[in-house]
Amino acid sequence: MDYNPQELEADWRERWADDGRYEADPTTTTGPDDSETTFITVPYPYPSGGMHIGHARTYTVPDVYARYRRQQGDDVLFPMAWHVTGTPIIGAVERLEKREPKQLSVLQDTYNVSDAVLKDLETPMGYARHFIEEHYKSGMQSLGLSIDWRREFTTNDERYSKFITWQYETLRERGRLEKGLHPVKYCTEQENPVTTHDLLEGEDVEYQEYTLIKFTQAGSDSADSDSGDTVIPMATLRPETVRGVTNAYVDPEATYVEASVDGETWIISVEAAEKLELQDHAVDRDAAFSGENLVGERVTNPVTGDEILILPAAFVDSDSATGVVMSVPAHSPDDYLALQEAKTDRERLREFGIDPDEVDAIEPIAILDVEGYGEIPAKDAVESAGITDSTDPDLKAVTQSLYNAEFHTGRLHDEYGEYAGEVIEDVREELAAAYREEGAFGAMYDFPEPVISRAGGKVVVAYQDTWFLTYNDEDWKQAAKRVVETMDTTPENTRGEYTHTIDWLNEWPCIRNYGLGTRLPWDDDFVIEPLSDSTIYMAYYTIAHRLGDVPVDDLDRDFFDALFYGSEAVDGEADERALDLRAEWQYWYPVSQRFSANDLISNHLTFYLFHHAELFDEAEWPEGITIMGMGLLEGEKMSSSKGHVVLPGKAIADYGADTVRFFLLNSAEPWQDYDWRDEQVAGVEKQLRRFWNRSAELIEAGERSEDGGDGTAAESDPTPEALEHIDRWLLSKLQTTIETVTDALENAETRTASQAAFYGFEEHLKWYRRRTELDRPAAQWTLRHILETRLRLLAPFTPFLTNELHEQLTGTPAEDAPWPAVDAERISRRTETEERQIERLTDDIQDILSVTEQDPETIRIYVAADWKREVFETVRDTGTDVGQVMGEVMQNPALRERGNEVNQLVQDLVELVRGVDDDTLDAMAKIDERSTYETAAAFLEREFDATVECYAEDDANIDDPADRARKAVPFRPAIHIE
RNA sequence: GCGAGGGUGGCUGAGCCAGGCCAAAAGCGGCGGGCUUAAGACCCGCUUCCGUAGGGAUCCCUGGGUUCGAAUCCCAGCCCUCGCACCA
Repeated sequence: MDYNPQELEADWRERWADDGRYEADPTTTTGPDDSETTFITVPYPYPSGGMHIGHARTYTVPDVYARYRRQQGDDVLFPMAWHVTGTPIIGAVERLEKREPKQLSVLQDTYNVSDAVLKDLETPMGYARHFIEEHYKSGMQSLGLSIDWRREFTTNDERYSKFITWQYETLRERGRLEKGLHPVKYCTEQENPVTTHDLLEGEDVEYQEYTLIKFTQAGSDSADSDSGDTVIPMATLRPETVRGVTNAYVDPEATYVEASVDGETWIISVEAAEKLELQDHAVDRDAAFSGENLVGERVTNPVTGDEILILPAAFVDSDSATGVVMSVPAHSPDDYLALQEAKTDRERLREFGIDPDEVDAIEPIAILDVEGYGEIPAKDAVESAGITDSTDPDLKAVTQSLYNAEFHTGRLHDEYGEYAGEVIEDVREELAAAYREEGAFGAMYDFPEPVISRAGGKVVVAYQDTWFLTYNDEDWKQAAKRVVETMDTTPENTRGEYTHTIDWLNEWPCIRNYGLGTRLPWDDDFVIEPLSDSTIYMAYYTIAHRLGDVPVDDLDRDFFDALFYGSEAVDGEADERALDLRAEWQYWYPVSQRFSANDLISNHLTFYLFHHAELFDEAEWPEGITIMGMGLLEGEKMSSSKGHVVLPGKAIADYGADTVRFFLLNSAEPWQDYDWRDEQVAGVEKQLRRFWNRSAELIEAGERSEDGGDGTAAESDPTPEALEHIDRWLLSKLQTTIETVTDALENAETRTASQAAFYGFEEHLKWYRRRTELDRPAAQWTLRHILETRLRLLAPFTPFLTNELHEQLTGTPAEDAPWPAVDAERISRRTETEERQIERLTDDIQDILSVTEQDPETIRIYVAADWKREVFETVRDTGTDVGQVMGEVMQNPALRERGNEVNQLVQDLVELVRGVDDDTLDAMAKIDERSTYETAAAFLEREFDATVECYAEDDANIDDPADRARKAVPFRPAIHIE
């Protein structure tokens, strides 16, 4: 019976499919009773590419839990579906249609898509379908995941859309949706919003909200405007530096325009005018002119009232924010250097008609104090870094550390009034908002770096009408927090992350201009985005397999209201079909455990809590979330674009699904990161093969003895007398193993559980094999009993081989056998403690032999005398205070005579007792050391190939040639070897 | 910066929450031995240093502290990893 995982696993997969083994239906009609049902979910995969081994664990961990709960007797529902909402799949298809080399390489090299099927991938759903069928679903089935496949769906299905439609109509009605303007990335070429995938350049660049400081040009001479002074807005990310502005810069070569912006007259770059227009400002462009015209002009600081000069500078980018830059030389190393450079180039200033002496007189104005820098921080920073000109490559880092220091520790000077002495970090926003309020400041969005779309157009920030989920509603936040309070979070320390996210979450734009998915019910120009159409779909699983019977058009508001809220929630007669499905929903809901990834806490998982809090009663709220860590491959991040992935199909072909599963579950706890290393996986395969071989041998031996009719009733319990000490020891260990594994699985600790059931117990067996004759009928019975139990304990992890072996051993697959229960009768602390003594004795003898390098003939063991045992009892009663014990012991005249000897013994015993727990101490008190060692004598003789003699220290006929016996201490026998 | 996690023997990685059976699990690697015609598989032992008697010394990022006792608790420091959004 050789171990052939591929063959064996194929058989079981077929059997499961034929039997519909994991199709879960309500087994009672008594309504919801959560103690009997376990509903397990995991985020549905996004099939924009194939599945790799990193994904495999995400789905295997919940499978283990599902299998475990099933053996515990629960009705377990573990469903799966496919998330296709949004643009990633569409983007992937577009890149394929363009035959982009990178995309082709991912498809053909990483995911082995043949040329013949490549054309099937040219529609979004064709593309998705390929990866669903050929990768995800087949991968999950190969792994042996116990999924109810009848419930499968995609988020682009029309019935699913009806469900999402119901969800969003309900949310809108409940006031959780609001319409508003929101900045988006916008391609000026296509005149359309774009997503990250549409970008050619600047994919990682985030837009910034700049503060515009509205400097004014007094007595404007170009003024045919009647709206007061002309505004020259200067953009900054550090609005608090407004009091440190000494001058401004424009690019003399660039084109600027005078324009009416929301009724005011502004001078800005021509690019800025376009951007402001897209950001919902009423912009009416007037005269365009060269930047040169602005040079030498004076503008007034709206906060201080000071007049400053506009200087020419080539470094000004007219396509960045307003195209006019304010200079804060005291706090910006760039500005500081630029000012120095401007001062030296007197000739150039004259060319622009500026008096060089006036520029020379400009001095930095410090507006804050920051630790670690001098009075003029920027000056200090560049000088101590030895930077003298603006092209120095170190400048960036110097600037960054100064900005950081100022932001987190800089305190504003007295001129700032109510903000004086405050740290920038705490007041920046408040200060900017206050000035904005009084009209001194404005705002605009822009990118700090160029962003280009794949269409080749410049990407800017535009305002767009959008719908938000109002996660900032205080009452909604409170409700979400109540969900967190009532739910189990695994590991427990993630609980704070949910509440933190809830606090921090703002309104969330939940629609996009295009993509797969559900249209916004009241405006089909928009589609509901992926993170927003995946918040309560777990409820959909409970009915998905039966919804096909209901015509799509019948799935209206009332239908789902009746389904989720009951017949009283609808006017008139509730739909019978909906009420029927309602029973199914109530049977399974709520979700018992959702397994998910760490990084989804900050969006998906918290949304999941918000939506459940809003839409469902407390009884239907999530009961638990378990967070999972990341997978590495040979120490590095997996990446399908680099081909640095292992596909489950390949791994299973190489090692078998049981090995793949066992590795994934055993190498780390679910929430920890794990590392797929080929060498390690091969090691697991070896271990499983060994386990199989040993088990098969044991099973075959059992069959032989039954056939042979030698009188051994292999399956009935042996009489208590037939079991030897060592058998009872192993059976006792089995009980603690059952306990450990069960406790661990309750907390989804797959590593602890599998470690204990497999490797941990192998260690005990190793000792057992060494200690005893395995041919004894009692030993055979013990081994078979233990095998049966271990197969059940391991069934969630390696279902294929355990089912097979368990069926051969007992006639039933392991998964159909109940989860092992601890047999309290078989737990013996005393037996374990006795065996521990034998192990120690063996180790001690071994130690002596390795130091003395002798070949032993006789080993003599001397157990401590009765009076020493008395002292031990005294320590046990009195406690571990040496003085107190001595006081007690010295009451006894016989012991008092022994003086120093007793003193030393007490010290030793106090040490010994301190090192053990109370249970062990109680067990020790019951042990008869001498008989314990005597039962092990035969073993020790075999082990060391020597005669073993056992004496008590105070035996009358003791043989003690080397005068060792007196060294004996309770639980530490003296030894003599010769 | 904010939030989270972590630094353990050649490597991977337990232990730390509930201090003492911890020179510190297990796997991998290495060394020696057994079995074998041989290789593989399997089995046993060793794998910080010293030691011809079960012992001793040093050790869990660094430095302090609490304690009879610290890998484990407390304080300070150094270093590393991950997430920080409108993207799935």
